[in-house]
Amino acid sequence: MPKETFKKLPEEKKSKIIKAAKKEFTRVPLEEVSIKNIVEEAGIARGSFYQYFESKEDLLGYILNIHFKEMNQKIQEKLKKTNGDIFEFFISLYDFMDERCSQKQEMNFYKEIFENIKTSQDFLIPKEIIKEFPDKIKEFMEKIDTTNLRVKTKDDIDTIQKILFAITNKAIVTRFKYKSKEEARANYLKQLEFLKHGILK
Amino acid sequence: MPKETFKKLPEEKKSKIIKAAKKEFTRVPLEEVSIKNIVEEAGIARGSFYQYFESKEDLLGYILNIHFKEMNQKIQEKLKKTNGDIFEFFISLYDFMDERCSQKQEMNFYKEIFENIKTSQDFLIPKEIIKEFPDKIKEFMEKIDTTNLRVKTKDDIDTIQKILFAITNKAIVTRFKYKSKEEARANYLKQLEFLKHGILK
DNA sequence: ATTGACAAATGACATTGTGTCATATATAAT
DNA sequence: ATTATATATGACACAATGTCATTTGTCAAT
Repeated sequence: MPKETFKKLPEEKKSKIIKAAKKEFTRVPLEEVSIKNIVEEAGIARGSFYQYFESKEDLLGYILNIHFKEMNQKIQEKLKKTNGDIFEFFISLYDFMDERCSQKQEMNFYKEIFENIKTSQDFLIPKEIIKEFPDKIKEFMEKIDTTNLRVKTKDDIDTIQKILFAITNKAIVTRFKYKSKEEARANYLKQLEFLKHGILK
Repeated sequence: MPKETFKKLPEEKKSKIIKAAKKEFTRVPLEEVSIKNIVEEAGIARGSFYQYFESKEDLLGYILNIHFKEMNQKIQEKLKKTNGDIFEFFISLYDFMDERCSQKQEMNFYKEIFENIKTSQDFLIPKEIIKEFPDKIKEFMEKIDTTNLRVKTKDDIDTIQKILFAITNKAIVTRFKYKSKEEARANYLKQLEFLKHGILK
């Protein structure tokens, strides 16, 4: 979480810093990100950075939050519309991320972020960065309609959820390796078809 | 690849370095690994490290290679025994990794390595580190028996392969988050059952 | 308008780790 | 014994980090 000092800053200065930061986050993975580069690009003093943020992770968390805070709401809407269809839910997750991340100016930023997502994370955005998300997911899952799913126990839903997250995360992360948005999406949907009806004859 | 100088070293010295390196790789993720710590722990001069290895990635690659060079062979054997059953293939991949990585002394080392595997990687071990692996996988895939799979085109097999890698990778990476080896494996197998027969009724 | 108290900005500083390289030492070859 | 070659070493220059004492700015109270 950025410090109070940063929040109080005039918009212009804030966006100058964010812009510089995005440039640097786009350049290299998080661990190689240089605070020196950011402050130089933004034209602020080294010490100022530490008045505003705890660390570069803190700064990244702030930037990602700006982009994703409305996701919860949009997805919840979608879930209502689709009467708890778990596949539609994941597709809207995919579509939301795709739309967000493939805007011209943001693309390379997210490409770099996604390139470095870890398999051990439950969802794309690290827990430490977006804290509310895991709870929201739990909520969503409780609203899932199980009537046409092959589930017997609560544990089955859990297993299905894991599968769908693994596949969806991977699909989003590899989104930019495809030639086109359409090709990537088609590939994701094809995978979902196999999940729906099984790989075996 | 380690340099010739390292290969010529007496076994004792080599293993002292490897031991020190493992300790450091166990402590923190790759990007935070300090060569300084390794050379101090191993009791060699800073300059010597660079006589032996290009970089810390080079060193890590060497260590992982020691552990995985026999994987190809074992899995190929298994594939023959199971007449190209794709599920058995992935299960043996899982079992091999599990067996390798849950040996008492190695566990924490792999726990740290797995924690930092990236979703964008095709398989657990980065291409840059184990170069031969992707080709081997391709070979294996060509031997897969498709008679009882719901595939029409070559592209279908590709999709199935992607799904199984995504699920298997995730299962291996999260292996250590489970209470027991058995629980983790049961969970993986349960996921595979859903993949076989589909999530929908 | 002046003061004073608090907030924000600054860049020099100590610290830490990096990779290199000239020199020293060991080993082998003649 | 001498020369050539390979290996080991740690001092060094460099780069980036996070801190902190000091300066500068802001604004409410008088």
